[in-house]
Formats: sequence, structure tokens, C-alpha cells
Amino acid sequence: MEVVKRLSIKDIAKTASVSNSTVSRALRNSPLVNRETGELIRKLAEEAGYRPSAAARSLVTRRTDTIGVVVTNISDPFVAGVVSGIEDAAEERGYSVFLANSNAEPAREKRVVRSFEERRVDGIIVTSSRVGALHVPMLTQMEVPLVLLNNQHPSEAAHSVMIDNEGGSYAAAMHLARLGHKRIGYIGDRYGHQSDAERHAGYERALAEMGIAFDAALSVRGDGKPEGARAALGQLLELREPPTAVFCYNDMSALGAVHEARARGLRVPEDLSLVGFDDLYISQYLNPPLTTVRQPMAEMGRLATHTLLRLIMKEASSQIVKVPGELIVRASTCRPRETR
Amino acid sequence: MEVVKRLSIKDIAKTASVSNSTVSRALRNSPLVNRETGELIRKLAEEAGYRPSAAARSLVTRRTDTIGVVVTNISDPFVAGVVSGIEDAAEERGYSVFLANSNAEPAREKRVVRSFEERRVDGIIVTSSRVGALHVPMLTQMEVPLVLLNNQHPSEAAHSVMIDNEGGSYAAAMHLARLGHKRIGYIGDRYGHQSDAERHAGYERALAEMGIAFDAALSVRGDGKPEGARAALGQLLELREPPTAVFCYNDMSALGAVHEARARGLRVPEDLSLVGFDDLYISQYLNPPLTTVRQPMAEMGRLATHTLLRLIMKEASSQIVKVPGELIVRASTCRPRETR
DNA sequence: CTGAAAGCGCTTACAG
DNA sequence: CTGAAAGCGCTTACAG
Repeated sequence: MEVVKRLSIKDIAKTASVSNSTVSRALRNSPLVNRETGELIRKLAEEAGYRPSAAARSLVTRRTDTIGVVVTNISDPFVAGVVSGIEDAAEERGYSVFLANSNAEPAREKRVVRSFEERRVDGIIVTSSRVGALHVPMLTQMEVPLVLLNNQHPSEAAHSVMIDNEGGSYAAAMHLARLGHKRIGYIGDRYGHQSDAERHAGYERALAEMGIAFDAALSVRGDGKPEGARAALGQLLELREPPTAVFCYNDMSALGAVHEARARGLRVPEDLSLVGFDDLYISQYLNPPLTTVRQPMAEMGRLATHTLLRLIMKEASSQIVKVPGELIVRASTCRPRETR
Repeated sequence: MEVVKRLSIKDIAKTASVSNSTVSRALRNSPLVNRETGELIRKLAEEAGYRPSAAARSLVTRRTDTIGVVVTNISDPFVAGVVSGIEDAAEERGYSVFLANSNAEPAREKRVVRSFEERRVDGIIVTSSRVGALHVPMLTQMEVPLVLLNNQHPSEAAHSVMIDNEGGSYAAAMHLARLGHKRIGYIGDRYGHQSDAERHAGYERALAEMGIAFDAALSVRGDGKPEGARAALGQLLELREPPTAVFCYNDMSALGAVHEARARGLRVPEDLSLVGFDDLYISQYLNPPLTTVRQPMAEMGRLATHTLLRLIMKEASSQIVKVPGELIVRASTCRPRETR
């Protein structure tokens, strides 16, 4: 592969026998250019395989048509779904996206944000962060529009797109209570996520509404992943009066809970009803298919992008967009044994 | 939020009472700068929250420390795992990554590559592409280093990182044959993927080695997703002599196959053994836990990045890196009924 | 409709 | 060790 010198606007100007200015205008379809001249220039540029330098352009326009996305972990299917929506919406509008994993490490998140600032991204979206780097002081002094998606610390200082955690888990717990369950467990998270607190609140509200006394022993902590949920379910099942149904913080937790239940010889849902939160793509194919609260992941990503683009354009935009979750009833829940 | 004017190198130079050149050198820790002066400048820049403009720098250095990653669909867990490894390796070396979904649309893939060219990415990684945009002519005239990862059309013109499809599926099929299965089905893909052909070849080699006659009726086409596999398994099960074991093109197909088997009242693995390919994170938690061929997704992403960085640095690099798969035996396979 | 010129914010020979 | 100057490749008032 020989080193081909990158063509510049000057090269095109020379072959077209016009000035740089005219080439620049022609390539952006400026009406200031004579139609025939414009067409000729575009044809020449295309044939030569000319690619204008985004860096040079952005230096003068002071925008890069670029957004930065910070995620904790792109391997998390929820995050991947969100990013997919972000990328789609961005691509539609001619924006490119920088993707960076923070791995939930504050130091790395800080490095990432710094790098985004140097690259002069027009805006930043942060998904599901639970780390400390993005504290209010940092947020407020940020010179770049910022949108948080399901962030653990939505702030006055930033715009947010969030799932309605409380409403979603209320619906999930109501579903279980209406099936006749009285002992309903909650497998949460352990990182002090606000989402965990909100989901727990929805669970409590449903219990209260159904006249079921809240029992603190039935609320245990997982880690949002299968392993943590297995241990957490273990705790619940060793209670003197174990639950007949458990609402899990997310589908990954529910996956672990199903696994653990089976390992202990319990059938789901006959012996134990299980509900998740997210509705990951795979959840419908699990055995049994999982009852869960759907988060429209891609749609939320699109919403976050639209909010961000509005901020970039300095258009008005609601401070916080709350997206409703939808209860999807599948086969991992049924009436408790006693009532059948 | 007031519009804060971005600080430039000139501002720092002024407050430090030195020239732009010295600031530039100091910020990059050049030994050409007096130590104390350098420290002062760096302190001033830090306090002021100065962020050098990557665009301005790259205009003169002719590199952007940026790589472009084209994926078919970031929601695919295999792809997400690969991207995670790419991002990690890139971040370690100070590179930022642009992520773009092609959605397997040739037109979009073309747009993406063009945009990457305009952004002057230092290199491009394309994952699992099956679309036509990246044909040999396009590859060869590409002025940017390119690495393909599990691409359907590895080419003389590009470097590649690939899983050993043939070897992996050979191991999987051997596992089934050694368990005593004689009627072993294959649920493939339908898009003419080279990976499909290679996995099928490994399957055939195992059959041959175990003295099992190849029966074309036992090879059917899914679509790499649960739905396609369900239909494909249906075909197999309606055969006069249905298989007692099926090797699936990937874990997503196996997920659909398990689902379909259950729907037909078959137990996995007692009535039907099932093997996948990928070892997605969730596969260990499925019911039953899935026997599969592991692709080290993140590691492959890292390898692709390292290969790409070597190309960027114009260092020697092997044209094609073939990564071995590893058979992971779990609970979705057992001996066929007759032999138990 | 077109072009010459200035300028975006850096880096880097070059001269001292 | 430091600075003045040129230049990277664009865009855009400004003048014609």
C-alpha cells in the first residue's frame, strides 16, 4: 500500500481551475455557486475520492458534529440497547459517536470526559453511571451539553432521560399481589443506586395498596447480575417463611434467580414466581419466558440523543424526560400454590 | 449556563508570559522546556481547565489518535463483547473510538466509512460484516489501515482476526458423536456467511471421523437468531428420523432451539442435546446451562485493536490471526436415550 | 457568482 | 532553553 497523499481542497481547486472558496462552497451545495460550476466541482471531487477534513472544518465552524457517549460497560445488554438507539438517532442527523467504557471507575470516567472535551464533542450522554466523577460541581462547570440516561444521580445541573422506576416496579409488584402472593420478596442492588431505591419504593407502594405488611427481611441485596441474585435468593429461601414470589431489580438478576431456584429443586413459576425489569431481548426466550417490566432501551437512547441535539442547537428542552415502563406478563409468574 | 469562550494555547501563553511554542512544548512534557517553566505552565493550564484542541493538533500532526469501528448491530451480545475489548485496548493506548452501526445495510456502511475517512480516523475495524460495501476494490483503495474481525469475506487486501470456526464446530460435533449420537443435526445461518460454511465443514469432518454418514436432510438453515432457529428445529423434528442432538450456528440459535424443543414437550438434554457457538455471558445461566464453543470476544477485540495499532505504526503484523475456540461442556448435552 | 485574505488552534523546523 | 513564523485544510466575511 503506497502512501497516498490526502487530497486537499487546493488539489480540487487546481483541477477545476477555480479558487478554494468556490470549491468549498460547491461541496456544501451553496446556492452562491453557479450550478454548472458546482456540478463540475462535485464530479471532480467525487472522482478523485476527495474527503474534506472534518478537523479543518470544525476548527473554523467550532462544531464537530460529534457526540460522546460514556457507558459503564457496553457488554451490558441494557446499555448496548441504549447505545444502539443513540447511534441510530445520531447517524440520522449526521453526527458521529465516540463510545467510551468507564468500567464504573471514576478515574477512567474522568479521563474519558477530558478526552471528549479535547475532541470538542458537541455534547455528551452518560448512561447508567453510578460513579462519582460526574458530581454536580463537575457537571455545572462542563462547557458541553450533557444528558444523563438512567443515571444514578440526576441533577439540577443536567438534563435526564429516565425510566419510571417507581411506576414500573409498582406494576410488577401489583401483578404478583393480585395473583394472590402475600410473601413477595425484593432482590435489589447493592450500590446505592437511586434506581434501586425507586424500584423498592414502587414495590412498597404496591404492598401497602394491597394490604400486605412490609417485611424488611424480604428485601435483600443482589448486584444487578446473576451471581449476586443467586446468593440473594438463597437468603430469601432460607427464611423461616420464604417468599412465594420475588421481584428482581433487573432481568440479569432474575436470570440468576431462576438459575438458583432450579438448583434448589424449585420450579418456576409453580413453586416460585419471578419478575424482572428491563425486558432484554433474550428474556422472551428464557425458560420460562420472563415476566418483566420493559424499558424501551433503543427508544430511550433516541430520546436522549434528541434531547442532546436540542441542547446543542440551543432549543428549549424538558429538563427531565420520564419514560413509562410496561409490564410484560409471561410465564415466570403464576398464582401461589396454596391458592390453586 | 453562560457561553464560556474556550481557552486556547494563546491564553495560557499570556498568563504564563511565554510564547505559544513553549506552552505547546510544556503541555506535552517536552524536555526542551525548562523544568520549572514547564511545571508552572502545566499548573496554570490545569487551573484554567484548558483543554488543547485535538482537531487543531491533528491538523498538523496528521494523526487523530482515533479509530473507527463498524459493527452490524451493537445490540448483538457477541458484537458488544468484541467492542468492549476494542475500546479497552484503544483507551489503554490513548485512542478514542468512533462506533457506528451499519445495520447490515450496504448504503449505511458506505456512509459510515466515508464519514470515518472525513474524520481522518487512523484506522478502521469492521466486525462481523456480511454486507457488500467492503468489497475488495473498496478495501484496496482505502487509504486507512483496516482490520476485519470475523468478517464474512476476509480478503487478501485486509488483515483479519478470526475465530477458528472449523476447529470449534469440529470439537462440538465430536463431543456429540462421542456421547453416542448418530443423528446429529446442524442449524446454520441463511446468509451465505463464510463462518456458516466453515462451521458446517467442521461438523462434517467430525461425522466423517466418527463414521457417521452425512445426511443432507439434517442440515437446515436458521438465521442466527432465536426465531429462525425455532423454525429450523421444527423442520428437523418433523423428519421421519429426527436428530437426537443438534449443533447450532451460535448461542442465539441454540436459545431458540431450546425454546422450541420445550414448546414441543421435549426435554433438553434428555430428549434432545443442543450445542451452541459463542459462549455468551448469559449462556451459563440458561436452563439448562448451554454446552457451547467459546469465542473469547473481548480478547478478539483487543487482538484486532493491537493488530490495527501495529498497522498504524507501520510495524509488521500477521495478515490473519486465527483464534481457537474452546468447547465448554455444560448441561444441554448428554447421551442419547437409546444408549442410557 | 467568484476570489483573496484572514483566521480557527495547534506543532515544529529554524534561528538564536 | 525560547520565540517568531510558517503551515496544517478548511470557512467566511469582504470586496468586486
